[in-house]
Amino acid sequence: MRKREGPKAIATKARILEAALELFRERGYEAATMRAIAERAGVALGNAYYYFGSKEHLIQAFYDRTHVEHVAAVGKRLDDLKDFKARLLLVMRTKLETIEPYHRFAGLLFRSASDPASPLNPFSAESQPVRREATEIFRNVVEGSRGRIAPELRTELPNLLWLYHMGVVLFWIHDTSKGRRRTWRLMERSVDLIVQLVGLASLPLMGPVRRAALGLVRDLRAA
Amino acid sequence: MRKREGPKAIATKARILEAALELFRERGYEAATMRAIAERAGVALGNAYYYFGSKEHLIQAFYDRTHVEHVAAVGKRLDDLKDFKARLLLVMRTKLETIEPYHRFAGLLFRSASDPASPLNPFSAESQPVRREATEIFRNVVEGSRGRIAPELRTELPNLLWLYHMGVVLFWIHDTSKGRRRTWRLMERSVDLIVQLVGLASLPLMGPVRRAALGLVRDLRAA
DNA sequence: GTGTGTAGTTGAACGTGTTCAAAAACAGGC
DNA sequence: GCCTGTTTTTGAACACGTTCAACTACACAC
Repeated sequence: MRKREGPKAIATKARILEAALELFRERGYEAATMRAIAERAGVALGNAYYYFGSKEHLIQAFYDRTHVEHVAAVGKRLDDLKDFKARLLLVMRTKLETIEPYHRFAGLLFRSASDPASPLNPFSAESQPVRREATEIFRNVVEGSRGRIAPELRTELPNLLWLYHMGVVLFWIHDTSKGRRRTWRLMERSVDLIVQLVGLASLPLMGPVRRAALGLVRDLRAA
Repeated sequence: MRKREGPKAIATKARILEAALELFRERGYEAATMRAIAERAGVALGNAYYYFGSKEHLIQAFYDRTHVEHVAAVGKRLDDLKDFKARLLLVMRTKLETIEPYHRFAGLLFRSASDPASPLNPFSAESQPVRREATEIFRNVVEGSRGRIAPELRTELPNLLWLYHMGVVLFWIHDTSKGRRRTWRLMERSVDLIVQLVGLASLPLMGPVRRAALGLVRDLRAA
């Protein structure tokens, strides 16, 4: 009960994960029971737990998956854009497109996502790797942007954008409008606002406020 | 199966709720099973469901309870303060003090709180009454404040403050530091920042940004 | 008092996620 | 080919939240 790395093990694990993601997509989270997942994977119930400590670990895997898809979908398209707003818009749009197929399932994702005890919680230790990687995209967005952005801001902004993007996803989950129109609208308007605010915050006059805000954010992150 | 209002019914319902809140406080949410709650209330398992449609409805009751306690704790103390910052600080401090005894239990509160399908979700229709009432406190905070606050801001600010306060509570839930020090620190710093921002946003120069921000917020609320 | 309908209560039963002791499959030395 | 230890797999069992058909207590008409 240590290894889980033999060729057979890897294959079994993959089968279970595929079965799970299929069922999540087809039926949503609740209806995709561990028994159904095991059955579709052609495996006994207990076996699923041998590879995934809990149902929530399956979600963690979903997390990883969509993140990888997101990165792939963004690909090299960022290289052509130098404008901060255009870059941020690209990343956010691509994000929404990537996760769209999983909308039915995602509700429960966030149920556990905000449980502090859950490994799925985006702030938990267990999801730090994904969080780091996800922040990486936004660091890329910021670093490739020309135009005035206060230097202190440049270091913290990626984290803020990640947080912002989590907020948009949270809204997306609740959004039942056709084609997720409301989320798109919200996203576009909020990107607009962010760009304005970043511009403002980069004015020399704003030193004190900027410092207060950044101090707060660092506090938050030290969690 | 319609009434639930006879004297006996009211007493039973109260017994169940008290038992639940006691167990939540003593053992946290998970350990307080419906069976344990029913047993402590001296009632059969099914009876608990006669009065509370689900375990989450018991949380809704907890919500109401702490809100009432919060309002009572604030009491008339707001009347003596005219400064926006002082008023906001009072309300936030009192909030943290009110909910402190329930910290162990509150984790799970927020687990369901962010499940879009849950009645407990603060954005759901079912919790609208509590939300309205909770916003009322912040409306009071704003209205009783002298000093420059842009008029358009005054109407929307209470909602924003409510949202802000939910954020602080979310942080509080995750906070395991002694005496919840980190939350207190964060709260005080963020109140400071908010006061600065409100001041800034009220400058005539900020018209466009203010409009963009307020438009966004109204979008958000139209959910 | 007896009957009748509603309010209130019961606990067995269901399906869920999860655990675990035992069985099976496998790997590698002899 | 067998033995031995480890990895992988099994399925029965557990505790949970929830449902529901049946039961009891009660109020009120007659």
